Amino acid sequence: MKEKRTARRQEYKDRQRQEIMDEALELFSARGYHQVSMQDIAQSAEFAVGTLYKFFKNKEELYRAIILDLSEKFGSALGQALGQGVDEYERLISYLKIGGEIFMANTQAVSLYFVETRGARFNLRAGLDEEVLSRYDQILERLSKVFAAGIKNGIFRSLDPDYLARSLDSLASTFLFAWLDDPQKYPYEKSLRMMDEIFFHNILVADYVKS
Amino acid sequence: MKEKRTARRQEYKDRQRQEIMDEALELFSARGYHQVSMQDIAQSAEFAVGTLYKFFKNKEELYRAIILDLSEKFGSALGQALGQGVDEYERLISYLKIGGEIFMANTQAVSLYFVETRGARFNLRAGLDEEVLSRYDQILERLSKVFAAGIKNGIFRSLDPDYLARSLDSLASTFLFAWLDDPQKYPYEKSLRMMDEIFFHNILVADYVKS
Amino acid sequence: MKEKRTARRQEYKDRQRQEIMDEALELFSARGYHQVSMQDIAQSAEFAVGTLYKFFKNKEELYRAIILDLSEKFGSALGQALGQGVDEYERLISYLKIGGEIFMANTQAVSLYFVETRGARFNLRAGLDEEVLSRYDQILERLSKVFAAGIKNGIFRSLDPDYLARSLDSLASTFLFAWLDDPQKYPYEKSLRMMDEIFFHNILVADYVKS
Amino acid sequence: MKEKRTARRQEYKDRQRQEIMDEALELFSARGYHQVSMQDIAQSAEFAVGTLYKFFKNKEELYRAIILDLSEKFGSALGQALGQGVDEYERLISYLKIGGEIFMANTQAVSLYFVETRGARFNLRAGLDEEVLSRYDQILERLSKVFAAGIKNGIFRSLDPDYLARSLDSLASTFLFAWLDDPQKYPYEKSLRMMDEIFFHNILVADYVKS
DNA sequence: TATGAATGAGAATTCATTCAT
DNA sequence: TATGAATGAATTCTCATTCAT
Repeated sequence: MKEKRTARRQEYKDRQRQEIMDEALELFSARGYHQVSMQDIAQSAEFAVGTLYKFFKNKEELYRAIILDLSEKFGSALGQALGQGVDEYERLISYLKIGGEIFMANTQAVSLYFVETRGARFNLRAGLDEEVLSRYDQILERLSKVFAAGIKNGIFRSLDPDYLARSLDSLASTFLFAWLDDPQKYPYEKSLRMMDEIFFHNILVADYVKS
Repeated sequence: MKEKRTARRQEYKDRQRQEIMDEALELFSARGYHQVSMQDIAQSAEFAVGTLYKFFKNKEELYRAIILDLSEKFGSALGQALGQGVDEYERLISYLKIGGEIFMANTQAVSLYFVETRGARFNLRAGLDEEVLSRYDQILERLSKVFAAGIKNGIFRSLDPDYLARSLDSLASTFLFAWLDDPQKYPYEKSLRMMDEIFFHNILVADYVKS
Repeated sequence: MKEKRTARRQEYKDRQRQEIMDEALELFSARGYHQVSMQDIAQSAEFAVGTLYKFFKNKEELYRAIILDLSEKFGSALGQALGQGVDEYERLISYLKIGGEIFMANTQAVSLYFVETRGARFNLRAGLDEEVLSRYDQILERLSKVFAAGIKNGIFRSLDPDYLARSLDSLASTFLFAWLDDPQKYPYEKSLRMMDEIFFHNILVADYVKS
Repeated sequence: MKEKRTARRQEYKDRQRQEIMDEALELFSARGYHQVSMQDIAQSAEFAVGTLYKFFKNKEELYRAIILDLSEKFGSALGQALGQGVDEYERLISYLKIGGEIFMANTQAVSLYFVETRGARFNLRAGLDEEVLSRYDQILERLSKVFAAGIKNGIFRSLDPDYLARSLDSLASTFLFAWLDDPQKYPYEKSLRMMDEIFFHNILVADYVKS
């Protein structure tokens, strides 16, 4: 019984923690890390500043938690996506589709995430992102393995899988940002078709038959 | 004679201005805009703080000047690169080669610049970068035109040139950042070869003969 | 009960606000606006600098609040004074007496206030004082009306009431400043007598009988 | 001959000094002491900043020099005015007329001067003005003596001459500032007439015959 | 002698963090 | 346990003053 109460309390705390992170994410992605004060976050989340510090050691930690959370969510979703499909090509297509959906459904979160995974690699708050970066590298790793498998299974041309992984990911995010800039001009369905033409058309072996 | 003196003084001032910008660039790209104080810059550049304000109205202006300077340098170098070569394929190769050289010779500068052209598009200091972004868009525009010309001249397959431009640029910078992370593993010559395999192999018409 | 707490807290805040203003008034009137830093005020009031900014948006606002406060206090006291007495002469005497008392009890405050109402009219921080000046003009207006009434009632000679108002006010403050300079030499009782001789002796109609 | 050259040089320097002071006066009275930088003055006067420091030890000194200069000019003009007229009444009228003329011809200068002689007595840059104040006191002293003489000569009622002096001066400046505020409403000729009515009508003995 | 570039102390203001209630 | 008032270090920017040319 005591346990149950503790569990309920824990759950309650988790919800509070999440609320803070959600509110902070909104503010950070709208205005940037330095343009958002702890007061701002406290106000938005309807907590006292002091309470924020009960959940997060400091501002940096809160930021890190958000980014980590995002990278986990995105990472696992993309990981799962890579498991779906009868062959490697379909898995990659699933990756592109689900990745696109996540991206387009979480544009604000995603912008923060991308600032960290791309830009941050060499700039802002270096060190904060070790973990985030490694998670991103894991995704690339998994992508890479799919390409390797595809090559082994004879449906992809024999090219360095790591390069293939980076290429595909790079194209996808480029087109998604283009969509972010101008959704009319760069609808993601078209981007998917273009990736087929530009990338897969060349990577798939000649006699591959799309299902 | 008076003129000569004024000219010499101007030159001296320009050199000072450049020194400040160089030092600031180093600091900004190492630690990020907000983590660098004007005191820091002054100290590094061996000037008094007040002197910085003789050259730049405020910190933002100094930052902007640096970014603008970079975008001009890179923009014009890449623009020129695109003019070199007997056909469109060669022009793009020239673009990739010269772009790579600039990137690798100015890694710190390039990181700042890329944070602006990529990351900044959806977040930090929006407005500051209008000019930088438009310059980046110009480059894409020019790339795009080269593809269009190549298609017209029958050496490229008929695909949307805008997508082709974004794809190529995306691949190039992805591989360059990979090089930045691990130069041993991702030497740029290999990246160039990979782009040939992954991208051009598919884009060039079958009977194109490389010179 | 919640209300009571809020009320008490509000009261506490008001007291703090007043403390800051009192301390700042002391410093401003002793050394002048620009010679007093926010640090100085914080130190004197035994608060942290940040706390000052909880109560006043910035230094200017703090200054303005002080001046406005003074002008309200003085204005209403003088206004009330003008309501006391059976006829217009007595009202003016009440004005002079109460005005003198306020002045002598708040010399430091008064000096700041006068710098604003006199000096400020043509120079410093124009615009800040709109409100203060209009309040001063209101007092002159009311004085003027008392003179007009006295003329109508036949106890004052028929002279321009506006000039009379300005004259009386001018004499009173001149003598009060003389007192400030040398209280021994210019006791205010003597000044009151002198104003009777120099001013009222001439303004009152011949057959007026002082009560 | 050497002397002549020295004299000429001295004259030249004096002229430069005066130019600086003129320009500074303009700026100070337009914007106030703290809102004018030495750079501003140097630019307006078309000298280098360093040159200003050849003539004045520091900013404060320059300001002091200007005020002193004004107080000398005004003081001597008023002093002279007090010497003109066949009797004491006429001398005072001359004082009022010439004082008014100076005031109205030098409004910008006069505002600075008045801030110093009136307000400054208890506020801004106390200590700076010792000399200015003593000069102002001298004028009051001389005015006072004129009243004393008038009393002795039987043309003024026997009242404390010091109070009379302060009263007259107070009325005059009050009306002049009223004119500054609204020249249409408070033309100085009317003010002179009012001073006759309000002040002299009462001070002059009954059988005094105006010439 | 005049210049004006360079200096750096000093001021206003912000905001992450603490801690008494 | 949650609060939010209070703190004060840190930051940006200005401007009086100096001094090498």
